[in-house]
Amino acid sequence: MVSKRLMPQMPMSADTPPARSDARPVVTRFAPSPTGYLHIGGGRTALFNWLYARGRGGRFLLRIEDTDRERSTPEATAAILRGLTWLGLDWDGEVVSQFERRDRHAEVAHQMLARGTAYKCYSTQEEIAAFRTAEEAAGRYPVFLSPWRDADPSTHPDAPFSIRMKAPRSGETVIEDRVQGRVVIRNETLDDMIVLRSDGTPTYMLAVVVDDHDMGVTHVIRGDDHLNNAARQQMVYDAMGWEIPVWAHIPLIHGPDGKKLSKRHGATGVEEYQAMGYPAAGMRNYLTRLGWAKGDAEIFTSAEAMQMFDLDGIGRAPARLDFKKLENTCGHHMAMADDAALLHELIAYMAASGRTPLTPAQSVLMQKALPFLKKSAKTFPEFLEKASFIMVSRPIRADEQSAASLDTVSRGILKSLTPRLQSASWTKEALEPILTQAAAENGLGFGKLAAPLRAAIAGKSVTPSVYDMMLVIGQDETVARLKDASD
RNA sequence: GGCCCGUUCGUCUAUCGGUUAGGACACCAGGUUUUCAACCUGGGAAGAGGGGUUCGACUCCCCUACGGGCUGCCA
Repeated sequence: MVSKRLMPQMPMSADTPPARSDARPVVTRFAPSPTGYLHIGGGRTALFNWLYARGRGGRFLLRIEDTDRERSTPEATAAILRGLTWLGLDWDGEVVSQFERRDRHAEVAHQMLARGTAYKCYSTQEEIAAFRTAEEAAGRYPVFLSPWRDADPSTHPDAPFSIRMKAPRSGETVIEDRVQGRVVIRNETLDDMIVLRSDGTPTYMLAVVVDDHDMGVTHVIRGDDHLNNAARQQMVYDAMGWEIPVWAHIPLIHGPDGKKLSKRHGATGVEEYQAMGYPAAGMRNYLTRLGWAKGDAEIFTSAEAMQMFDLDGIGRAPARLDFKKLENTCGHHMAMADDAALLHELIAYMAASGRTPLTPAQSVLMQKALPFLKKSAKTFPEFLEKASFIMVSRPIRADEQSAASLDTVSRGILKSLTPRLQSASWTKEALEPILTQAAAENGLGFGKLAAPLRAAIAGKSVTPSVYDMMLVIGQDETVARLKDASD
């Protein structure tokens, strides 16, 4: 697994990402709304923003879009933060709450009013709803044109009003998108969107623009469900005379059947993947390659990804999730992982999945076993399965399949083996001749001897190499386990 | 309904007018082997359909089909 790296190794550590010198420092952001867990698609969007900023010495900001008070919850915010943290996507500065910036949003809405790029609209929600219903019934496309757009202020009633943006009625708005290319939207298909609700709270369309501007966001990398919104948001930038950021609208992730990823496809939340035991580094690699490519690069570290990542490599079509490839990618990362870091992540996984923590003694054995265990596991459950010879304690109960290999003949061989192991020096070089000889004496291939050894040492028929296990658990424990099995 | 976006092996993709259409995962066959995995070798596998443009189209244009998104005083 280790040898399969397709990218040339780049001499850098994850802590010192490459810094490219661009004219202005790059600022990206991830701006989820806290209405649930962190969706895997959101995780990928965050990852792209993170890679882009970090690869250019820029800043990656996090803003929670919690202006919808009905649906936003602190639990959801916490879940999103946990998800990002697990994925290893660290953000710069404080988490910004959009809701807390509502006064600033209202201020901008009133500035637009003063500039004449917005107006007070006294149409009630009932009137608008009635209009829509009527239009749809008549088979028309309901673009609500407020009668208050050009009304004389002296005719304004003393009633609640919303503030609507005075959008251009003709011409077209052009979005220069780094992923989608040049997208042209005819202005007549867009209505005068509300920027400030009649209760004085800002709408999303206004809030994003104001926040992105105030936070100095230079590159907006987000899902392409916002592509159409970009046109309206661009109007706000224009209305305020602000510089339009670089747009990059990335396609959404689909399920294996090509439909939008939803619950029925299985895991949609980042934390579910954590619970399934995928290592974060592998997850990052897989997600980076999902809908993005740089030549034939497949397996790479995050530092390498930062170096390579660019907006041009993002595909225009939605990509489907492929668990087999995810696993394979994770397997490479397990094998590549630093032992200490991997042990740390393993312990975190065990805690998160409610397993009994390692005892100090097990922890010591685990550290000895890590170098070979990590080479053959793709996920933490698989890793733990292979490490079960460490977790068991004597007397070891052989499972049904391995017990079958402990027949009378085999037990006899094990019995004859113990004195020899007892006096052996405990290295693979010394052990190898002893075991092969024991097999030969009984007219067996080593394979036939390995099975009862596995049963005795691990109680299973599928285990790591018998030598590896013996070296990890040590001489006394090995002998004791063999005795247990042969008595 | 309208508008916008998309469509290369089963999947992720490379190609940026001229390639035997390349790689990876998955799959199949063989090898190695101490079980699983890993590893090695080989194999099958693709330009949605139809029109153009061009000496030449996967690449450019149009139409159709299919998929997706938006069309809220949600984000």
